[in-house]
Amino acid sequence: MLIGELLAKTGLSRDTIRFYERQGLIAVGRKQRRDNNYKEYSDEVLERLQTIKRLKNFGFTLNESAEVLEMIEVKEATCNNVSDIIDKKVQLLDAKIMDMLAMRNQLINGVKKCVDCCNPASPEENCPILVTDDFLEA
Amino acid sequence: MLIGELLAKTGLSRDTIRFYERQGLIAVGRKQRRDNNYKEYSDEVLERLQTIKRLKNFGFTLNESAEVLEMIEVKEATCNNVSDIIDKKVQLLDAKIMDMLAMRNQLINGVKKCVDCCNPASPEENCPILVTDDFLEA
DNA sequence: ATAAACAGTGGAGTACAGTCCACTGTCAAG
DNA sequence: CTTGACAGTGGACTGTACTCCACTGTTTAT
Repeated sequence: MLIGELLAKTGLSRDTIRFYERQGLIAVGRKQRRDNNYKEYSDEVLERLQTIKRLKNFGFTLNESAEVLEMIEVKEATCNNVSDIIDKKVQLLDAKIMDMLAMRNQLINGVKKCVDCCNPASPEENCPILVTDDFLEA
Repeated sequence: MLIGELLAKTGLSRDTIRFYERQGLIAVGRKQRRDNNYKEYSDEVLERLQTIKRLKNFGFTLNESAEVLEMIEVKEATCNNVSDIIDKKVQLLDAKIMDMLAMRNQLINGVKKCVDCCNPASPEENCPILVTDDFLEA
């Protein structure tokens, strides 16, 4: 199929597909060109793109997706291997979520401190949150 | 103070400070140069850098930090204003956290599906998670 | 015959926050 | 008097994932 069909089937943009091509995520050999130099994309390419989309949904980067595609190619994308990868991904995600929750707490603490000390005090001064690190330990 | 002292006091790198300078987050006027062209950093600059560090801890981008610094300069960094900004930040953060939790669920679902269907089946095949979107709705 | 729609290419730009490099100039100590 | 630490500058590069631009070539429809 030509790139237009690929766009329709994947929902990706022309530029995105071209970008993936430059990145080596998909490839069209010189022989797969039509006479007019148009690229003939195989079903395999379509599948690769759909796999990339799935992995993106999972939060995989393109580099990570490339690794999985490689695994598929060498028939190593077994359930065990894929599960392992996903488990690691979940752990990373958990760490990030923890980070964000911690940040959230800091913000909430900061706001509390800010309001506590300011409500009765002079409202024309800079908020104390900007000039102290106190709340970081609290 | 010279840049070396600033590094020591802020814990930032020379390049980072220079970067902030280029970004306009801090500035040294031509008059604040010493005779040998060395820059004389004021206490105000030091405070600005420390504020940036605090805001970074809160997850603010440099652009957002620039806005807060601007507020400080025009004496608008009151507790009310700062609280508002932080509240918005918390909401954004919450949205991101939700996204990540949703992603996490997808991953967990995927793995479950993967293991469910594979454990007894042929382990040499590509994991079904890579070829179906079923788990996205499940 | 000509215009629109499609295909190809190379290259630059975006956001974010630095980091690194290469080179020059200044100052203090041995 | 030279070496090392420190200061200044401009500019390129990193990673992530595109997106946009400009230009050319081909196919299809009117």
